[in-house]
Amino acid sequence: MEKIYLNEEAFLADYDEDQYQKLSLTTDILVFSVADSLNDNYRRLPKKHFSVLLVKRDNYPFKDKWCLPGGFLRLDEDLEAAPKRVLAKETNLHDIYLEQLYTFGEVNRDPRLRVINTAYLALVDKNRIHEELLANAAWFNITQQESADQVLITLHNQETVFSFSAVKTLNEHHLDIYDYQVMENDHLAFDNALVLMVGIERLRNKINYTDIVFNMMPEYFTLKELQQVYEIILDRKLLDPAFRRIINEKVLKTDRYRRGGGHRPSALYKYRGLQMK
Amino acid sequence: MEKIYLNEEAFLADYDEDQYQKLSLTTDILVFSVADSLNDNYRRLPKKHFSVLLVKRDNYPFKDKWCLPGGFLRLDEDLEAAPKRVLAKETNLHDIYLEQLYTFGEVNRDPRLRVINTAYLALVDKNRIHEELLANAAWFNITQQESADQVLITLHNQETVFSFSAVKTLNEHHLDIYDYQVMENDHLAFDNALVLMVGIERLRNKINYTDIVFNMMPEYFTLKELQQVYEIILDRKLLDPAFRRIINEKVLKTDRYRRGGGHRPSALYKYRGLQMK
DNA sequence: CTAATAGTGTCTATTAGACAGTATGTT
DNA sequence: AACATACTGTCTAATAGACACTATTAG
Repeated sequence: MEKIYLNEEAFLADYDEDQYQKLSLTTDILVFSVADSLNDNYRRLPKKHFSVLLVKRDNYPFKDKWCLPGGFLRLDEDLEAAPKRVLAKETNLHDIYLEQLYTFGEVNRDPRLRVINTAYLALVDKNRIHEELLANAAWFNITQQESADQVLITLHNQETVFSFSAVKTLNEHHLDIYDYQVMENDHLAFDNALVLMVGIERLRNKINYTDIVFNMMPEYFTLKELQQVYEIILDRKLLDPAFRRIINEKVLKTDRYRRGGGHRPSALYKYRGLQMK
Repeated sequence: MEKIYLNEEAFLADYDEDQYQKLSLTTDILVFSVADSLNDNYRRLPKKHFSVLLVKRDNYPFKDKWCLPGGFLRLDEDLEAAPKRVLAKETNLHDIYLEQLYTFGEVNRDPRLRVINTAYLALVDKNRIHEELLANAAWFNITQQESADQVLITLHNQETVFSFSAVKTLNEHHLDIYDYQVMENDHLAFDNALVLMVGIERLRNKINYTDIVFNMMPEYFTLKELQQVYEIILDRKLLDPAFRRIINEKVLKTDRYRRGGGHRPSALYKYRGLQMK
């Protein structure tokens, strides 16, 4: 039976906050960026890679597996402050683009305790991270192979390669339009493989109707570089004239050029900034 | 200093789950539907309204204000089970379309205790709710007025009318493309006004690239009814031929007709179901 | 017959896709 | 000169917007 109070102050004074069961909330951050691969032929443009930041776990559970950077939410900080704090610690940067991705809360997603995880998506220009990464963190390039309803994701860098697969099903009752059933995953901790798939999906969608890509770009960039970033995220080739037509309203041409590649120099552009439509 | 364990079992056996600070998680549900208004002229089509289900609070905090239906997450249920349980209690239906909207976690959003709120968006055909609503629940029609960067939302039904306004700003760092600053709000509890704006925004976006509208439609409907639902959600008129061209691939014409309106009968259609593209 | 909605044909405007061509650097 | 990328012009295809027209009912 609920008590009746005279006013809000009386209610709050008498309130016992332990009457409801409590749990912990963690945050995972998908830090996406773009990497250039080294090139043998001085004339060729370096190939772009889509990459994500992972951390190697040094204790149980999932000891020695890779996982997304993250941590527990403190009671005195806003929800979004937690991923910001982790990002600042991990990259030394305070102004990284961050958006909430999804909150995962299966009963058994953590073997230790009941924990809810709010995943965030962060986009950064990797060149801004001057400091060395923490010892246990590393960038992994992402390659995706799709066949019918099966997706194969491979994560690789100089030292390590691993992959996992997932079945993509139409499901209007869950995450956006698709549901993912992660099949083989021996290397990513917790439900991080699922988080990664949902994040890639979100980025792929939003790249088409927002300006978020520019958070992965340096201040000055060529249109071809920008196009390559769209191409690795969307995982398909775009036609130059069409791309330039569409992107034109979002960028500003500068008087600078990038030269030295054994071919015609390319103009450098800047992001024009958000426009209210 | 972190202890080192021999294996995962040893770690879990020794694990003290109270070492991290704990909090409560609640869930709010934005139940959207569509209402017909009664008509004086037998020939005219009934006007459609976009509506949301609200509950009147009968105790502190925010006593006598309206709020979204919701409740606390139990430790033994998956995150999504909480809104499902509340919806089942509130509407007596178990198969309502439900998707996660956003997780709100400002430190002071609840005056009682630190609480994180995961908001869900639910869409339902109001005609399916045969039982009377619980005594403290009511449907409110939503009307929106936009002027420049200001949005005025009015909620009204036979007994009650109230409204609140919000300033819409471009902000690439938060909820989708826009940020809302709720200005005057004397009737909705907690941050429910913000949740409502974010939910309307989400629905408006997703209606264009998903089939979620059909969750608000009865099994059989005319194309004009469907068009009206699009129109009240998007808050603008659509042209008949264009709408029919586009929607055609999503619906199936049946051999039934709706007649009796003093004009040409209209064919009834069914939803064709999700198509993998 | 009238007022109202149902439904279609077709022209036009806009946007996207494709291809071929010209431009201009470094070695 | 050769190779590679930079950049543009223009045709075509597909899609969206607009309008006018025909069809059909209850009263």
